[in-house]
Amino acid sequence: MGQDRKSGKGDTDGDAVREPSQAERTRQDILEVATREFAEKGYSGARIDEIAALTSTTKRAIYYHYESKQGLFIAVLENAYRGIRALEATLDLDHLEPADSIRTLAGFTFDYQWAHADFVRLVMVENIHHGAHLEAAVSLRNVNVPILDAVHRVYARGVATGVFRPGIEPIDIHMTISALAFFNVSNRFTFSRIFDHDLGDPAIRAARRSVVIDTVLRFLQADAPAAG
Amino acid sequence: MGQDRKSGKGDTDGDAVREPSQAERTRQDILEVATREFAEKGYSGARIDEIAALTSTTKRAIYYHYESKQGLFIAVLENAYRGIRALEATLDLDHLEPADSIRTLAGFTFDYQWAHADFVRLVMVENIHHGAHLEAAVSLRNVNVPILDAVHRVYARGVATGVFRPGIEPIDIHMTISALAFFNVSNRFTFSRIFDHDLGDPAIRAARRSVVIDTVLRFLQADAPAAG
DNA sequence: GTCTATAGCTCGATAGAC
DNA sequence: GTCTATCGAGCTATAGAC
Repeated sequence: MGQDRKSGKGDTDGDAVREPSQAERTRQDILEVATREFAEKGYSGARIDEIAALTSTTKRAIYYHYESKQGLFIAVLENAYRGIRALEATLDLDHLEPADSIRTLAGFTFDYQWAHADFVRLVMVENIHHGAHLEAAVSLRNVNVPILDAVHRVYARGVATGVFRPGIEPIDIHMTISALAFFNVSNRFTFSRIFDHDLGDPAIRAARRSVVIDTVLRFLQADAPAAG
Repeated sequence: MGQDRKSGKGDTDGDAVREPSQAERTRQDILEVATREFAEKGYSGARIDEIAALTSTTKRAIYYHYESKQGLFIAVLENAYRGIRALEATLDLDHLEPADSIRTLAGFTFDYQWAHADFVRLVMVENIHHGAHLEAAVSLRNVNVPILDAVHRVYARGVATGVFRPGIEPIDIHMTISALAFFNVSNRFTFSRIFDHDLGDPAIRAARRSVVIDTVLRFLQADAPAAG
């Protein structure tokens, strides 16, 4: 039952974007289900059996394709990082007014992380485990560095035109944006419950979004010359 | 072996600060070990056997005193929140210049969260589990609300004297401080590894500390009147 | 100390494409 | 016949519970 493959070939086709092979579709299916499972339950709480049950394949296939629970988690993590960095790369921050670029980047980061809570939660899970799995994902440095370059270019333009104050490290800009966007998702449940302030509420989130953008801009803005 | 209790009584003594009973010491011992275990391995990764082995008691005693793994985790969480709020309460923010109060609070939060990574990690673990355990810890609202009041008073003083701009919600001030302090601990491993920028390095941490304080202050500061 | 359930993982075998 | 992708069943260790 269920022999829905198209052609038996399609293995080492070096040219155009071909239809994914059955194996590729299986791997993708596993990856998506595993992303949800790990993000929901954490690394130790995630169950390979549960992942298998929600897939169109079996547990045996998961071990065949990803070797181990660790191997699967690493693949999930890599995939998640690639997701945000790929979208960031489409932002075209170089052709906007510097302050608008920062507004765009901070707003995008805030929205993306909210919409992709799985990404945020996977990063939390990985940090709980001291970043041990990321060690095996060497390629990720190249995936993540471009965002620093982009921030650097925007910041340099802003300093040149006098709208940004000098002396700030690009990594501090990126970290501030990330921290403010991350917290809304990472601490959503504890914060909402403790302060009776639902971070999931659209109105509250919209207000927070402007505060975050505002905070980042004020951090960068050149001080107005004193009157008098 | 090991019958080091002082007296067989000491159970319901309602007056002064007495020496803790043997039972209290056992509970405290378990709590400390469990805090480390849950913070290190996450909720599902934590092993009651492991906690028992590092305690001076047995697994049986843990279930006697805390009923279940969940019960133990809730006790650990409550204890951790109480820790930071109790220290915050000693800051005496009402008698400093408003900007200095904010500097003190932001600096304290940054330092405390770094020094008590266990607290940060427990909060992460609880959020991974959608804040489910916090529901059982009703008393925590009263523990956490005072910090909002304190921020409100400082902010109001600052607006009155003209150093802070009006229109900001105290919860946004607290959230911004928390987010910026939290991130350094919560994302320490992924961030350090991905950007080759060790957040554990004392020099890097000190620099980040000033950036965080600076960011919070600039968020609050009244705009300088334009020259001209 | 002992029970029961279940975790991660492995083995043997299979069906179809070359 | 070999290589790839897959499956059902079962192994060993250890979890939480009492």
